Amino acid sequence: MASPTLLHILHIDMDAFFASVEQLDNPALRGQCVIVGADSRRGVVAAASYEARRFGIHSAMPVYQAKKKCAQLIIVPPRRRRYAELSGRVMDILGKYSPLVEPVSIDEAYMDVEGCDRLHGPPVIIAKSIKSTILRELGLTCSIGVASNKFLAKVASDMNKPDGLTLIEPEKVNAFIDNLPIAKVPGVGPQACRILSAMGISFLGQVRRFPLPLLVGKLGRFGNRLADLSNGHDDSVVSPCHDVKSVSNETTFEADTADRTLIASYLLAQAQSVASTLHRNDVRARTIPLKTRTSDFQRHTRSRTLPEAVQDSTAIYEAALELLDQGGLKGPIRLVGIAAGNLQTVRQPVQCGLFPDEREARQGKWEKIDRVVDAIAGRFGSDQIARAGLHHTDGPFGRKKKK
DNA sequence: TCTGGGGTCCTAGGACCC
DNA sequence: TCTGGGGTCCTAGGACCC
Repeated sequence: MASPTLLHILHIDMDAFFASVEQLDNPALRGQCVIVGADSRRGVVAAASYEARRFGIHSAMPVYQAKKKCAQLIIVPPRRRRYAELSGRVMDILGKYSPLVEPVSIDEAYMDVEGCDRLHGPPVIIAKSIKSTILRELGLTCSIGVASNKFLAKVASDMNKPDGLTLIEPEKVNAFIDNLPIAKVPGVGPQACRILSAMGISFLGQVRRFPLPLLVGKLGRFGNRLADLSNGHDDSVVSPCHDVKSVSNETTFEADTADRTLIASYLLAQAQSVASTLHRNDVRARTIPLKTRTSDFQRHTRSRTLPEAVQDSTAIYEAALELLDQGGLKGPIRLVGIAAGNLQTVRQPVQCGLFPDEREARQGKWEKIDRVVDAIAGRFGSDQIARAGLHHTDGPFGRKKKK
């Protein structure tokens, strides 16, 4: 009947991850108001230390606003490689307790510890052990939620941050849901929140009183999901593997621009970055979306699906440039970005023409050049090598280095 | 001095095919 | 001799998450 381990799902959430890593690596930052983010005109906070949060600073806040809130604020530029390295070590630790670990982002993961009792003890003991191992081996704290499904575990992990451990026992689920503010429900953002509050809903428990057709009418398919959650139901499983579905690279300019040459130089750098990521993941892309953001902050996308999947930076760049020109620049833009979607593994057969025509030969050539560029960038740094097209502009590789 | 960058999933309309 | 109806692909945009 009932599963032997009712509370078998864990959600592990690193506390203020990027900021904590900076404080770990630089003791002078400990106890200080630290944010990680670009200290540029348009930078935003990627992570804020708990000391900084006391000043009302939070992630996604513009850096200039954060500065206004806290005079002694220390701004540290992000070191993504370092965060990825530590994230990998966290995931390795989790993997020692259960094979069912699902990383959901660089600082978050779900685990299913069903059947792991004999080796590691019951879920709460596992959670405690994970916390102490991460602290001992890495010097970082995390918060863990333990519950009967992913939704409850996720919300639980957020309840007692930082360094929290929260259980939701089955008999307490209903009370927990009754008191859970609707805005705390994963998937409920500002838009859904507006709709729900117009219906008089402030807590998840109130959703139970609404007929399903009404919810679906207001929220679409998400109405079904929300009704399930309001009853504490979530049957989604912890799945360790998932394929990457898209890859992208985008840049916000320091100042809005309508300079096609400048924009094109960014596109070339972005195409190289996207191509390099595709290669690392052993995938090719058939669809290339170009994203722009106009001065009024409106986002626009135009995309093109190619007759065959590509991986080389030149093909990506040319597709992006065509999309840029096809729409025409109607005014200055603040952001440009390239994505690559509709991905296929390189092992999937590529649609080949009857004859290896010029284009295919050319594509092969550019892929080889991309590999060489990647290798040199990997060894000597990405500022050591770039396409000639990037140099005669004020583009990303053309900027003068600070002394 | 408004609002990053990297993703996921959903929706809706049009084209096209059988 | 007005308007079928699914299924799939493509495109654009929106909401949301960390």
